[in-house]
Amino acid sequence: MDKRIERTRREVLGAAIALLGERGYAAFNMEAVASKAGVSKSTLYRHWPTKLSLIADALETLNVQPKPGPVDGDIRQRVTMLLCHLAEALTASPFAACMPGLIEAAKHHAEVAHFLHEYSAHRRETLVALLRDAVAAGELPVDFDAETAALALSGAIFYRRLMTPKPYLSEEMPALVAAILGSAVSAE
Amino acid sequence: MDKRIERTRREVLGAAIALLGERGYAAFNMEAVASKAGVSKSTLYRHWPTKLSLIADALETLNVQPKPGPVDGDIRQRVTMLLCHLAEALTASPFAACMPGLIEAAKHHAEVAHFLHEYSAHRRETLVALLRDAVAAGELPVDFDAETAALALSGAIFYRRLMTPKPYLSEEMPALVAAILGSAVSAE
DNA sequence: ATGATATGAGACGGTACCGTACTATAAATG
DNA sequence: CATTTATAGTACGGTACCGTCTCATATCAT
Repeated sequence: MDKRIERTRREVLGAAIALLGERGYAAFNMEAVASKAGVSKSTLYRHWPTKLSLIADALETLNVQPKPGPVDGDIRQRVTMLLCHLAEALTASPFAACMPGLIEAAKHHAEVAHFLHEYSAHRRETLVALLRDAVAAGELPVDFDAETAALALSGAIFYRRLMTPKPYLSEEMPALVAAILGSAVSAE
Repeated sequence: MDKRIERTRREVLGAAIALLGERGYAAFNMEAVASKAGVSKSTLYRHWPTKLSLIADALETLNVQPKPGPVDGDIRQRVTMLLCHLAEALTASPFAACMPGLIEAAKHHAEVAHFLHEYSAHRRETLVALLRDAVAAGELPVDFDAETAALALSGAIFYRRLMTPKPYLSEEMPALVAAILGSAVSAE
C-alpha cells in the first residue's frame, strides 16, 4: 500500500469538504482544492478525472454513523437527546457547513439530491423508531403519529437553522419536545 | 416617465428572478440576464452598476403580500388553509425556485440572509397570530405554545421541500395540523 | 421638428477556471 | 540497488464572465 496515495486522498478529500463548507458549491474549484490540500493539480486530476467525481467522493466522507442513542430516561428525555444531536450535526459538523451548498446543488445534480435525501431519511428513521417504540411501550398514545411528529421535530430544527438567524439551542429542545409530545404524553 | 426605462426594468428584473430560479445563484451572470431579458449588456450596466445591485433589486420583486386569511371555519381549518398557502409558496412560486440558491448565498451575503430571515419571519407571524387568537378564543388550551407550534408546522413543510423528494401536498396538511394541534384541541 | 436620452451591437482587456501535457524529482516496491 | 510509480511544477489552449467603452440607431419629451 503506497503511503503517498493514502496521504493524497486524505488531504484532498479533507480540503474538498472544507472548501465546500467555506465557500460553497459554486466557488468550489479544482485549483483551490489542490492549493488547499497542498497537492499539485496534476496529482488531483490523476485521482479524480473530473470535478464531479471528486465531489461525489468527498460526500462519502460526510456519512457519519449517529451514535447509538442511550435507552435510559423517559421518552421525552430520549427524544430530546436525539434532537440535540441532530441540532449539533446541523450547526457544528462538516455536513452542516456544506448543507446550504448541497441544497442548492441538489436542484441540478441528481446524485447530490439523492445524497441529501438519504442523509435526512436516515437521521429521521432513528427518531421515528424511537417514537414507535414508545407507542408500543405505552409511553405514547396508540394513535400517536410517529412519522408526522418526526417531521415536525426535525423540521423545526432545520427551519431554524436555514431560515432564521438563530438555530435551535439545547436549552430550547425540551420545549419543542413538549409541544409535539407534551399533551399527547399527558394521557399517560 | 420614459417608457423605455420602465420596459427595461420590468424585463430585466423578470429575467433575473427567472434565472436565479432556473440556474441558481452561482450561474447567475450578467450576460445571461441581458440575453434572457432581450436587452443589451450596456443597457444592463447603465441601470445596475454591479451584479449584486441587480440581485438586491430583483429580490424586492419576490416580496408578495400573503392574502389575508379567511376567518371562517374552526382553528384546524384556518391553520390548514394557511399552511396550504405556505406549501404552495414553497413549491410553485418564483420565490420557491430561488430559495435553495438564496439559502446558499445567505452564507456569504448578509443582505440575502436578511431577506430570507425577514421573509420567513413574516410568513410565520401570520401563523402565530392565528394560533394566539385561537388560544384567546378558547379554541386551544391556554398553555398552548403558539411560537413553537408555528415553528414545527412551518418547519415540517420546509423540511419536506428542501430535504426530501416529496414536498407536502394539500391532502396531507390536515394530518400535520392534527399532529400539532390535534391532541391539544381535544381538550375543547 | 429637434435636441436629449435610452438602447443595441459588439469589441476589448482582464481574470479565473477547466482539463491536458510534459519533464524532472521524489518515494515506494521487490 | 534497480525499477516502477506518484508527485511537483508549470506551461498551454480553450472557455466563460466581468465591467468598460464606442458609436450608430431608435425613442422620448417639448
